[in-house]
Amino acid sequence: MIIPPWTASRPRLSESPQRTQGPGKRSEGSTSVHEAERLQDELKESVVRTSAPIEPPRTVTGLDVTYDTGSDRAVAAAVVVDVASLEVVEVAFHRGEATFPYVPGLLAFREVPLLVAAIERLSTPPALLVCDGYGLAHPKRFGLASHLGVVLDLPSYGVAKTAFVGEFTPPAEQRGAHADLTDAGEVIGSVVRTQTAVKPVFVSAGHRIGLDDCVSLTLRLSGRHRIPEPTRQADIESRKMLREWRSLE
DNA sequence: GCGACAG
DNA sequence: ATCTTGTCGC
Repeated sequence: MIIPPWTASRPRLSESPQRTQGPGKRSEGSTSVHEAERLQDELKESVVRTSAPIEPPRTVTGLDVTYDTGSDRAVAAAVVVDVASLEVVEVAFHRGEATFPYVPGLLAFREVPLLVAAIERLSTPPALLVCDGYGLAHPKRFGLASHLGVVLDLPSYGVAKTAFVGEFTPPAEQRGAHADLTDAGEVIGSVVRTQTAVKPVFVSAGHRIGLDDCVSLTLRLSGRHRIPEPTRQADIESRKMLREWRSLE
């Protein structure tokens, strides 16, 4: 298994930026956010963008992280789902502590370490990763899904619940309808209606997968819920595990 | 300068 | 993300 290259320079929580100051606006002294941005610029060069269709995977791995209130304790879950039946095949967890604060645009530095640890505990190697967040639809075109895909060199994409970057015209109300998410003149993702008359989700490619495949997979994986089963189950499982962890302490 | 800002 | 009750609807 690959060792994430940035683990050697984990920023300290004591250097967390305050709500009122954005990344890069802090006075000299700490370099955590700047360091992360530098690593981000370096890693993004490795993203593979493509429009070539992939062979439909038999299973996909959904990922999510649940945080403890107040502290930075967290549980990451990796859930393998069978694409044909939407049944959960395997679940793996990692209980740990987030070592980087939440900073818009730098979510990967907070969640990737936890997610990688959970993925490493799976008995079967993932074929495709589905993340809770964005991939190319990111200010630097390198969101969580892209970052994780590059670090593990696996195909990946993201499904976010709310808007972050880009513009779009709301897709039709029918399930399956979708509209381009554009920014600076390029299509960076798709706003997808996974259920009729339900708020759409934001889909974007992460690494080694085309947007069209991401959209069709998202629809195939969304049984009767807004959120596709892999990440939905990862959310449920990580919450459940955090509850258990709390109860026995 | 001001507001917005994945999870 | 998380803090929170009830409530409307399939």
